Amino acid sequence: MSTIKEVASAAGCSTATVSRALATPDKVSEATRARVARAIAEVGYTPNGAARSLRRRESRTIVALLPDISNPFFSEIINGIEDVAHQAGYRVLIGDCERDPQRAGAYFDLLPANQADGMLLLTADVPRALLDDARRRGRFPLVMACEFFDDRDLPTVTVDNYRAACQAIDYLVALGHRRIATLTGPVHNPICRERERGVSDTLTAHGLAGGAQTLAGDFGVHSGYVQGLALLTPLHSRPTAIFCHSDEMAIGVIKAARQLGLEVPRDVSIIGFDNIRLSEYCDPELTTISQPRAQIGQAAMRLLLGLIHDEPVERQQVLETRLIVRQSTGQPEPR
Amino acid sequence: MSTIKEVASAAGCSTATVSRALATPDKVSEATRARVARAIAEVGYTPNGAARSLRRRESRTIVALLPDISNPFFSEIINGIEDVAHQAGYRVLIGDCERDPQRAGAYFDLLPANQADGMLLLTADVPRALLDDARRRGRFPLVMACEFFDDRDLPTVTVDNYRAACQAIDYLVALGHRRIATLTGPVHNPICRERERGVSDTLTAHGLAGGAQTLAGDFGVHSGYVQGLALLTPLHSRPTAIFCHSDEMAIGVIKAARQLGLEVPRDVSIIGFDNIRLSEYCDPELTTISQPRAQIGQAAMRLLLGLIHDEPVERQQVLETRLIVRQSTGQPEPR
DNA sequence: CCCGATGGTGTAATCGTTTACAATAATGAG
DNA sequence: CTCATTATTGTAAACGATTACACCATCGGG
Repeated sequence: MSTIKEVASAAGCSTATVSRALATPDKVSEATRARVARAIAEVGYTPNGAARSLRRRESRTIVALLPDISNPFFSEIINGIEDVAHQAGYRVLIGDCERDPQRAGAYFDLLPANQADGMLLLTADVPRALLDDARRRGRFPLVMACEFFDDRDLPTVTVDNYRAACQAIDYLVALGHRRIATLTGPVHNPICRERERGVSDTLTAHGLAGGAQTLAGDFGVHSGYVQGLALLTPLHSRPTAIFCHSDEMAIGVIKAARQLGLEVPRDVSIIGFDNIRLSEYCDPELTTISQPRAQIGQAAMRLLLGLIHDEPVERQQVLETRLIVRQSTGQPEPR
Repeated sequence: MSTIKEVASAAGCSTATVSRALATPDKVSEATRARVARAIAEVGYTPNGAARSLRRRESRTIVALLPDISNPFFSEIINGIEDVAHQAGYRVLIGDCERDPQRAGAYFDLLPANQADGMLLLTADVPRALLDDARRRGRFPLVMACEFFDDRDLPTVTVDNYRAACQAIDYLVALGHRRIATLTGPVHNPICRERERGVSDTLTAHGLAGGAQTLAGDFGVHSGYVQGLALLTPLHSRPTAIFCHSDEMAIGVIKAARQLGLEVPRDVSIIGFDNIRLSEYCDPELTTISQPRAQIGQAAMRLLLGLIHDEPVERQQVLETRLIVRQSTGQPEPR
C-alpha cells in the first residue's frame, strides 16, 4: 500500500523520476535507476492500477464474454487468447454471462467505464440492443469469435461451418448412409443455421433431400441424450447416422443409443463437432470435426489488439476445420 | 466517454449532486434526481471505473486463481463464486495460471495494485514465496478453496478428502475387492496425500495393507490412460479395483482397460472423484465421489467477503462429499 | 419573531499516477 | 570561450470520481 511518493523520498528523487525509472528506464541515469530499484524493494511498492489507468486512459485489460464457462469447447480458445494477450501485456477478464442479459450488461459496461480496452465476444446469444447501447457510449473495440450476428458487420473470426457440415455429410454418404439426421445447437444460433445449410445443400446434391430429420439441443450432453432418444425411436424408422453440432451432444446420443440396445457404429453412426479432449476417450472414440481452437483464440486476440491500436486489420477471418475419423462412424448395415 | 462534469452541466447542477444521485439517491430531491437521470441518458454516461476505484480505494473485483481452466471440475465452482459475488456487487476475474509462476505472479500483483479486493486461490500449486511476498505488500484477503497448503494457516474451504477416500475404499472392500490400486493426482498435492492417508488407513484397518499399488497422474484424462495401462499390466497380477483421484483420469483408465480387453466392472472396478457432468454419460457410467462444487464456490466467496469487510468468519470450512454408485464398480470375479 | 433542525446543494480537496514543460548541468563543436 | 545540444531531473497539471465541509433555504416550535 505504499505510494510512489514514498518511493521517491526513499530514493531521494521526485515521483516523476520514479515513474520514468519504471516506464522508460533509458531516460534515467544508471545510478538513479539503481537507487529507485532499491527503494522500491525496500518499501514494497506496487503501482496503483486505478491511478495508472485513470491517467493513461487505458486498462490493459480485455474482456472475453462466454455463453457458458463449463463448456469445455471454450477452454482452449481461452488459452489461445491469453497467450497472445499476455505477450502483449494485456490481462484477460473472463466473463460468463450464463445467458443472463443482466450479467452480460455488466460486462458491456466495462468498456465505457474504462475498465477494459476491448471485448472478445464468443457468443451471439446476447441482446443486440445491449451491445449497441454500450457501443454508443464510447470507443468499443470488439471482435466476435466462433459465433456471429446475422448481419456480419462486426470483425469476426470463425471456422467455415458450412463447409465443415458439407464435409461431414459427404463422408457419411460415401460410407453408404441414406437416412442422416442432424442434432443442432440452439435453433436461433447462426452457426447452427450455417451448418444446417451445409447439410441440406449436400443432401440435396446427393438426391437425399427428403425426410432428413433435424432436432435441436443446446450443445450440452444432456440435451444430446434426450434428443438422441427422440431421434432413434421408433427403432424401425431410425436414421443410420446422426450428425451432432457438438461432441458433448454426440456423447449424449451415444448413451441414448446404448440404452436403446443399439451399437455404435454398427447400428448407428455418430459424428460430433469440436474435437474436445474427451472425444478421444469415450467409447467408441468419436469421429468429429476439429476446430483449431487455440488458433481461433490467438487470431481473435490479435485482431482485437489491432483494433485497439487503430491498426489496419483483416476484419473477417475464416479458419479451416478438419474431419477426424475415429470409431463412431462406419458403413450402415444393409437392411 | 462522457464525464460526470458533462452530466452535471446538462442537468444544471454540480458534479457532487450527480455523484450523490447515483450513490445515495435519497439525499437528492426527487426533481433533481429526475433531471440527473435524464441528463445521464442524454449524454450516455458511464462512471469511470478507474477514477472511482482510485477514490474509493476499492475495486469491487476479486480474483479467482485456477490451476487449469480446462478442467471441468472448476466450472461449477466458478458458478457458485459468481453467484455470491454478483449478488454482493463484486466482479470476478478468473485467472488461469497454467502452473506458470510468472502468470501467477501477475495475478498476485493485482491486490497490492488495488485492482482487486481479494483472492480466491483454487490451487496450492503456486510458489509460496510469491504469495507471501504479495501479502507483505499490503492487505491481502485470501481464501483457499479445494486445495490448501500444508500448514493450513490460511482460511480454507475444502471437502473432507480423508473421509471420502475411506468411504471409497470401504465400499470397494465391502464388494469383495482385495487388490485395490490408487491413481492419485500430482505427488506433491496435499489433497491427494490426504486421500492417500485415507486409503492406507482404511486398507490397514481391513488387513490389506501390503501391496497396494499407487501411481500418480495429473488429474487429466490422458494421464489416466497412460497410468491405467501401467497399473493394469501385467494382467495376471492386476488390481481388481482402481480408485482414481479424478473422473477424467477414471475415464482414461476405462479406456486403458478396454484396450487391454478388460471389461469394466466385470474385470476391474473403477471409481472416480468429482462427479463431473460427463461421468454420467460415459460407458459404463462412473461410480464416483461427488463434491458439492457450487457450495464450495459459494462458501469460499462468502468467506472472502467476510474477510474483505473485516467481519468475524469461520476460517476453516469442511463440506461433505457423497459416494455415488453407478455402473463402473461391482464385485470382483472369483479367481 | 427567533432559533435550531433539516434537507438540498455547491466548493474544493483528495485518491496516486503520468507527462508536458521547464530547468539545470554536462558535453562537444566551432 | 561560446553556444547549441543532449541528458537528467523536477514542478505541477491533469485524469474523473467521491465526499468532508460549508452554505442557504425552509420549516416548526417556543
